[in-house]
Amino acid sequence: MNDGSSGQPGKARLKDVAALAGVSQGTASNVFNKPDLVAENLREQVLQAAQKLGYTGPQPAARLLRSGKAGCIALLTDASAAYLVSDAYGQRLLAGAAQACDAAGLGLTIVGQGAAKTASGWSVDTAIADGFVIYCFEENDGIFDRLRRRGGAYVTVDGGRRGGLARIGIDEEAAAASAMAHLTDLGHRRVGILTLELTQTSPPGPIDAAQVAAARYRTTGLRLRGYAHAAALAGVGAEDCPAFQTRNSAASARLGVDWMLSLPNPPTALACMSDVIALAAMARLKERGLSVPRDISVVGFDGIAAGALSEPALTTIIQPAEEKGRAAVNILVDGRPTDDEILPARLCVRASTAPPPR
Amino acid sequence: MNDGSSGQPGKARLKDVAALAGVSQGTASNVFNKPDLVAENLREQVLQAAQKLGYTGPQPAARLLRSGKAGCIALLTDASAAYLVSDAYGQRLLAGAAQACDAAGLGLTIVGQGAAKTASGWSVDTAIADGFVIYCFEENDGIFDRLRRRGGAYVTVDGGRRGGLARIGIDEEAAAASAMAHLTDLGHRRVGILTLELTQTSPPGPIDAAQVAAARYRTTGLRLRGYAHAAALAGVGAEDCPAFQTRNSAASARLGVDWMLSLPNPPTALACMSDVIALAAMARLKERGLSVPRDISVVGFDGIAAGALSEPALTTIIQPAEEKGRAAVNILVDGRPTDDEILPARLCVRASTAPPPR
DNA sequence: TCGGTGCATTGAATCGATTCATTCACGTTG
DNA sequence: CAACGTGAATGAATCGATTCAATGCACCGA
Repeated sequence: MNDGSSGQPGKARLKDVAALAGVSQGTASNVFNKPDLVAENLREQVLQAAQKLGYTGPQPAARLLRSGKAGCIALLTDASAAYLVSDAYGQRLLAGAAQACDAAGLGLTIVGQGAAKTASGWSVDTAIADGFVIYCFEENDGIFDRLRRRGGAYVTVDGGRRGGLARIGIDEEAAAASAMAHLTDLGHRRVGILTLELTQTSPPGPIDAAQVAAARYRTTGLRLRGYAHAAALAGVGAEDCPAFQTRNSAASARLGVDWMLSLPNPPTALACMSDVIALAAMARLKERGLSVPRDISVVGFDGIAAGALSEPALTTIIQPAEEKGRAAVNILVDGRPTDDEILPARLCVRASTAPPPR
Repeated sequence: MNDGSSGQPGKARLKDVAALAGVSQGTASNVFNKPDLVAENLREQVLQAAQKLGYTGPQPAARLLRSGKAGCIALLTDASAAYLVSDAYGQRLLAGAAQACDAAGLGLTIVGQGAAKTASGWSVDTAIADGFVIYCFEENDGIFDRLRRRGGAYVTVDGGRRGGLARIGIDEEAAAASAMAHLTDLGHRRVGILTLELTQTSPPGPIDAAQVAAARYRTTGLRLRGYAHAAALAGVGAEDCPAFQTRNSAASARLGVDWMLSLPNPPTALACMSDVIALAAMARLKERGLSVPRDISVVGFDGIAAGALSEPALTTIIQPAEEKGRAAVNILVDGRPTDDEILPARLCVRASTAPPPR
């Protein structure tokens, strides 16, 4: 029905273009994909035919089926996409990934795990992408098997290595240890720990050693070990490091602060597993009439921009979040498996830490 | 080669599953897509066969070709993806869109226009998505035609309506006018304007009336008109509203402030077209030894979170950025064209504005 | 008992391009 | 002059599912 110049737009197929140009479909395809394989005059002819028919180029879906190139990288998280976009650390990660995608001419698809729950849900199995960046999945999440079976290339950020092209991260344990060591060096002997989630579903609240041992989020477990190790080295026992699990939200951080302060012998310092937690904790501390760092010290983790601007400025572990995103995408673009990339993180001492009150 | 339980993973196709289960391919397809159309026992049989073969579900690419459902929404911007992710307003927009996508079980693909420049670049023509959210394109960008030809559903955010399902925005002109009116109500007679880009490529610097008239970014032009209109209403002429074009970056905002202060008769207030600009301007003003709002008032635009936390807290126009993102995605998901959605924006008076020094 | 009704299942056509083994034409070289 | 090599163009097979008209079957009421 669409032969010749029937004029209805949006309906022309490569076949029609080829016919109008008087060449084979294969040649027409080459014009759009490998132009240098086609003689100039023919190429021109095909392009003109395309123009006349209003053909804008190969349809992505069909091209994808045959060639397998989707033209985008997917970032999978077990949180929701909205969380990733709203969280300061997630934003940095995303910014780095976006930058690398821009450079490579690729799109960046964000997929929240929450999506998978919908009936027609989008997930690892249905996502269309040339490669996957997996961010923050529980250690033994089935996603890795599914990804492998599906045949997708993937890279893990801040997670364990389970197959895949590479694992990008920092030395979590050492980084956490340096935060704790900074505190004990200042003389603190009781350090409250405001930790991130141990598993995907655990609720906010105080946690004990058994729960710590059963942590399923890799980074959380490692950092906890780092804290404990450095504390022990300074002669500070686990009983002097009460821990409270937050959800990386201001609300749960406030809960944590209140709990710490309600202890018979409250800590003189707080080690927080994210800057978001640390900032919220400082705000709560101020509300409760405490002065940071005079009455109580606070150290964060991540190095988000807001931490440098807060009052007092936050002492924290600065980690190269943008670089992680960039590295992950670049490895995927390259396609070759590499060694794990352990990026540098460092303690940045600002104004929120000081010796304990005597 | 893959008949029976040959065991090699990742290679099973629906056809194989159907064969092993002893049903037609059509039925097997239904098991995965419309399970209630298939009798329980058959369904079970197919599922088991799939399991045995390590079949994880229909391959997205093939499904897409036939059904046309990609399972994701694309957010197109003429800036880079990295910019969108890093900009405070962009983040809010993204957060809203992500939330709606989460709820609908869809992925969210961010596509920066920069990508199109690469040879194998991803762009409107090659993007795979069920719908497109177009954010911030110059008025007569060719993208709309291409999108229409390609047959994609799209919605415009903060842009003009050029086809598409809907246009989401605020009354830019009225919003800007209310910011300016607030300033003139306080008694300001000279108001510097720190504007966003007028076109995609224009450099930072002072601008004149001719350039303003030639603005190609719709929101910029409209807001400029709003400012001018409100100023005129208060008897403040264009000659008393020097304008400087920034790039929505701290660096260019500082340039703008310096230029304003170098004027023979510097303004007593600054109307900034984004909170990012306003915050950077306030910082620069402080560096130059000026006190806000005592020496000079500053009003922003957008209502990002940092504006409420700054010192002094920023007077600004709060616009429902998250809501815009959500609405855009929801309309796309719905698929029905609707009227334009003009969302409410309102002036929020905080501490950065005061009467001019006498 | 028989025609009719409704629902589950089948099977082939189809989506729109890419790919690759072949064919073809046209100099070049021995 | 024939054989050969080279590079461009062809055309059919293929990617892997979805869709839908046609079919078969069982059950119901008359």
